[in-house]
Amino acid sequence: MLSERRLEVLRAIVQDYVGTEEPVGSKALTERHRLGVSPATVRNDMAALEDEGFIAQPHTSAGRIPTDKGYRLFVDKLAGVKPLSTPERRAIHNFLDGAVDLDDVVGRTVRLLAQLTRQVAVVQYPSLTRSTVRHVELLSLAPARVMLVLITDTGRVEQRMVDCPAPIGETSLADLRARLNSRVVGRRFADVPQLVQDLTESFEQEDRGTVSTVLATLLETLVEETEERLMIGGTANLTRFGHDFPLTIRPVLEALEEQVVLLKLLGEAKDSGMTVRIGHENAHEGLNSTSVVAVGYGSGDEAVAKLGVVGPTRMDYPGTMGAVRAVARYVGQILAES
Amino acid sequence: MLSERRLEVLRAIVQDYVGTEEPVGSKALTERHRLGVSPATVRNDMAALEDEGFIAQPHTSAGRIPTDKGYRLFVDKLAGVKPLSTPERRAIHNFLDGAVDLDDVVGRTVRLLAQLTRQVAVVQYPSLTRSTVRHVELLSLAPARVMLVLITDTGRVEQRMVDCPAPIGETSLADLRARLNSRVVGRRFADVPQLVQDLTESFEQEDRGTVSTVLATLLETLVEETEERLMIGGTANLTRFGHDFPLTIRPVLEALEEQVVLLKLLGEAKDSGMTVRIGHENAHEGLNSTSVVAVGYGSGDEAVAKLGVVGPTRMDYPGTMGAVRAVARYVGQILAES
DNA sequence: CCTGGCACTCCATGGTCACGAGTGCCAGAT
DNA sequence: ATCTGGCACTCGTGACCATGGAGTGCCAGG
Repeated sequence: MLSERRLEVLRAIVQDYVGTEEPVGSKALTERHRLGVSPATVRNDMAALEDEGFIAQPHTSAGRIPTDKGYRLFVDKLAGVKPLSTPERRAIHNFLDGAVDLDDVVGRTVRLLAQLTRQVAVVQYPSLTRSTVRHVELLSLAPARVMLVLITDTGRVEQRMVDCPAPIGETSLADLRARLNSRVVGRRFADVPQLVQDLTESFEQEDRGTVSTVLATLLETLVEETEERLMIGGTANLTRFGHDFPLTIRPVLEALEEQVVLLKLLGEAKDSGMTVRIGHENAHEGLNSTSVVAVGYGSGDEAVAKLGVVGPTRMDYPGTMGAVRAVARYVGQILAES
Repeated sequence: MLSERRLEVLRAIVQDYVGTEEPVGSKALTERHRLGVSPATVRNDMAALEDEGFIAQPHTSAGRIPTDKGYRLFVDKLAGVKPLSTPERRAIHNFLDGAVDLDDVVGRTVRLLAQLTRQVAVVQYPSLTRSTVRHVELLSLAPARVMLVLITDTGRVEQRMVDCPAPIGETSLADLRARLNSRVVGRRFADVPQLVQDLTESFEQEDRGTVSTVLATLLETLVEETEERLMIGGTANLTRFGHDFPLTIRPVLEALEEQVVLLKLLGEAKDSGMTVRIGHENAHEGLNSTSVVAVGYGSGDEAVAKLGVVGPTRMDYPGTMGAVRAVARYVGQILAES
């Protein structure tokens, strides 16, 4: 096992490297941190840390930089979550309080998180399957054309046009609307399929075609929109990665454009608590030199979606984790209120 | 005025530079283009073009590159709009035909355009003010809580929660819904304010507070959402800008993150026909080394929104313009059908 | 008005060299 | 057993310089 001081050396290396972006040597370390030992001793410790794979040197005779494994140890054992400062906390409140609808909440959250962490922010829209139904509305727009509107408890609204096989009267439509709502309101979207499966049969023969078409569209919407939507922002922060990174930024931007990749990324995060994935721990190749800090958020106890940031492995983990957690909590509150 | 051949030389310079990204010299020009004259002659022409400000040399004794003014002349006089190839055309249809709702249409359009032009694509959502009202729906979610849903002829849906000062009965709500719809359906959103202004008075005293709150929210929504939404994609293509551009890419990414900037950018484009803004013609500083190709699209004759691409001034103008125009036309068709 | 030739400019490339930061190791001190 | 100071060594960085080649402007002649 590593001695106390060696851990301290690792912590110092991570902190310095995160600050300076340059490999850190033994002498510089002893100067900036009160380790109480000489550079030579630190060198021995560094050699040990390197043997264990926590740090590496880019070239012989250069300083050391932390490896993914080193960051992992740092995050797990050495670093706490830095609480936000009061001004930052206030900024979150001010910024999020003005939101008018769900799109706006998500949009503001993304910008806020990007600004706070100075990294790329990713926010997932509240999932349909984990939300509950607040209301289902059916609007007759034309004789044989119905618009289906789904409203969730998190404020999300989905709508879909339905072309009916036959015209349907206002009365029947109102009937369908009422029955549908009485069955599903307050229930989770995931349960809707079972709840409506035998609904068609209770209608007159002439309306059954239309009813079943509407229901089919409803179920289809549930499936399609399970493939979640998300919003990203702060990509300009990628340019801070370092002056040498035109090559590194490319695959990251590409990965960020693929919603599928991002959704998988967030999906891999634990439902509760914070998840940090460092460098090669990310399955996607383009993100091998980035870390992802993600956390679930929700209007109640349960997470309805996730949000997080993507940044260089060399990031300020305590600060980033603090910001992500604080934002997630407050967004949860906002959703609960609306 | 410039002689015919000098224009030809300019065209050749633009084409070569767009292809190679390197300053083009007189010798290379005569080799790649059948100009029928010697390098020396071309040099004279180039000197003339430089005097007029159409081309410039990065350093003495290097080849020439077109200036913004040069590109302008090229676009206005020398270049046509390159029609798309049949496979490209088919790709557009295949890609856009599967869209299920407006979000999906816009999302697909952005990706398509980015892929086709290999540049950054920007697509504005159909504007509320220029669309017409298809339906206004009021849903009573709780005794004193109403959800307002606006549906446009372009498939756009906006919803907003309204907290009412007093509970309102289903009958009154149905009444309001009916009167509201009879006044505004088929009308342009821009005209809605006048159309509803005296509506409150026709209600019973007890409901007036609620009615006027609902109407106020409706008008507020119109105002807020006039500030249009848009979607961008293909930012990864920015990395193709050239290997030296980590400095140039930064302000562009920043500009792209500011919706306001982009909206202004698209707003400056003409309503009909294609608009090309080259380099410094763009007001925003971060976009001084980019060109914007934008065009309006709509479900009918009239543009309801705009879309375009942002790329380096050194772009393939004919091809880009062709792609932008083709995509805009087809999106218009899709919207008209839905 | 075009062309070939010529002298000139200047960027890009690549090699050499000195510098300095950093290392590993060892012998001696604690 | 552990820390420390010293020392030789490695290598990347930046400065400096020479070379080559692409491109230019200009001029005299067709």
